[in-house]
Amino acid sequence: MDNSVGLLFDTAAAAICKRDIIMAKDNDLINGEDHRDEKRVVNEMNFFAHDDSQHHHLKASDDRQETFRVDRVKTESSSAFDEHEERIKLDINTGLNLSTANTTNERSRNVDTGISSRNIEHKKHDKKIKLAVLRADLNKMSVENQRLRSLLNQVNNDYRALQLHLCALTQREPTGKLAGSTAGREMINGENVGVARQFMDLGQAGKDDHKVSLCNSSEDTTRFREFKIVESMEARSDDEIVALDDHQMGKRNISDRTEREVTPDDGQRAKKVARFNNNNSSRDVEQAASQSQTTSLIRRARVSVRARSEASMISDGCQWRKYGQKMAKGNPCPRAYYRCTMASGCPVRKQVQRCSQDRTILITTYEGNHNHPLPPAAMSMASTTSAAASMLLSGSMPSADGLIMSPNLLAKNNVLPFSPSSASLSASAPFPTVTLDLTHSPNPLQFQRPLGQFHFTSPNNLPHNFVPMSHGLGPALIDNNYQSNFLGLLSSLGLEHPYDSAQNRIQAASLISDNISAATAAITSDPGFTAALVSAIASIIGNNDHQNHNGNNNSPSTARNTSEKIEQS
DNA sequence: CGCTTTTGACCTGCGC
DNA sequence: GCGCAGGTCAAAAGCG
Repeated sequence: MDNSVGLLFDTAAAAICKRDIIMAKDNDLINGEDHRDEKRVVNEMNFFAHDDSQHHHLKASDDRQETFRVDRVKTESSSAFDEHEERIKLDINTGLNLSTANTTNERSRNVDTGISSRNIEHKKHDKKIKLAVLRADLNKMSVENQRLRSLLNQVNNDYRALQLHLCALTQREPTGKLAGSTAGREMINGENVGVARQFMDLGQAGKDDHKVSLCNSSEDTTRFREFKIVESMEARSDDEIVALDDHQMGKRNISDRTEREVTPDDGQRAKKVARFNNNNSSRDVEQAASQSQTTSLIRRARVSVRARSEASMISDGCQWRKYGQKMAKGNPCPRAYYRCTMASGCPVRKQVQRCSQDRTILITTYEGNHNHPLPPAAMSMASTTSAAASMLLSGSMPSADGLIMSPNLLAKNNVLPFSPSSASLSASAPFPTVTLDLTHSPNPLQFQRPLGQFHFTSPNNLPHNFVPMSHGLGPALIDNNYQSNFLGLLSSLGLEHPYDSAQNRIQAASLISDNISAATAAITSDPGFTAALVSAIASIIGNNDHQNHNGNNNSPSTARNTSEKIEQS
């Protein structure tokens, strides 16, 4: 029992926190002795003692007394240490601005008010710093996010281009030839490439003629022309093909021109002819012919912008040189032809003509892709026209019946605040044309209102009249960067089909496949192109009234002269 | 002098 | 094959 009591006391003494309990017991057992420690220990011992052996008891009591003293010292020092630690902790907590309400209260007990207020100030300052750091981090993240997003867009575009290219290559295989004829609308990874196949097949069929002519007679001028085409194509990369100067473009474009095109520097050319005779398969020739057709078609896809303007031209940021003017049938106003002069050999051209019904409306038709860097002012318009041309030619617009005919799609993808509007068909249009009508906006600069109309114009009245652009347009030849965006733009703006008859509408609508819708919906959500479009339209309209002053297209006198002529006519 | 515009001629595609 | 319309060329003229 004694031992057990001793052990109990050892345990109690070792437990520093029990000191108060023991002290309470001391008070109960005190017998007037001065040595409280001793008394306490003895009394405690008495309190617990049920044994008669006093000596042993006392001895044990001495041991415990000593032990307890040590323990008490330990307890006191420990308590002091705790207190000290707590203060340190308080200070540290304050410094890190991590103190809780409890610690604040505790500190208010232990620390004077001066220190407290200083800490609060310190805390506030730290908060501000932390906030600034977080903001900086957030900004950094945003920038990084944007960068990644643009990277992703680029990768997507590249992927799309490669996909189409692969499709084109596959199509040239004999098996693909057969397959493509039946598989009008197929999906590759969710994208509609059926149309591309479709028109590639048609191109293929047309190209057989080239093959025949090339293989039959070595002295045939037609064949020579074809080799000329091949030569031109061979000498240039795909990108450069777009950049061919107009003269060359024209020559290749018009394949039936004969003697005038066959320039007499034929030494190298003869070699090339021979080389092609010896080495090249019909596939190579076919490919070259296809590319030449493609190149010519690039220029044939057009984007038409209708805008109200008193000036002779809308300012689009590019430099243009007038190279011709013609009276067009059915329009008393002459049509002016301009070519881009910002870089030598830029294939971009535009036609400017006033509307015969409303002469305040200026119709500007763009054709081709720039082969040079553009100033910011010209970027938007160029992007738009380039995208439209690319889309038309690449088959992303699944023949005229695809996007145009999809009212549901339009409604669904009405992302931009433009309202769908009526569409019209121009049967006289010789080339696939997209028309952006900016003449119906009450206040064109307020884009929250219905702004424009988009019209698609096919060469003739039927969807299959997009066949001319189906001669194997290689994706490498086109600028795909804006292609998808423009696709989304068109649907966002609200396209309607240009066909007049309800029967055609129904027929066309039936040809819209779900994959197109899906692809378009995905594309429509691209905010980058939305911004580009807004910028483009703003640049068009915003400069309309000022172009004679700040436009770099023509001299004021020229503009004046042209306007006068137009007015006279 | 160099650049741009004008303008008649030429070429091509298409329809008849 | 012919005529028409659209598009382009290139020499001449204009302009700064």
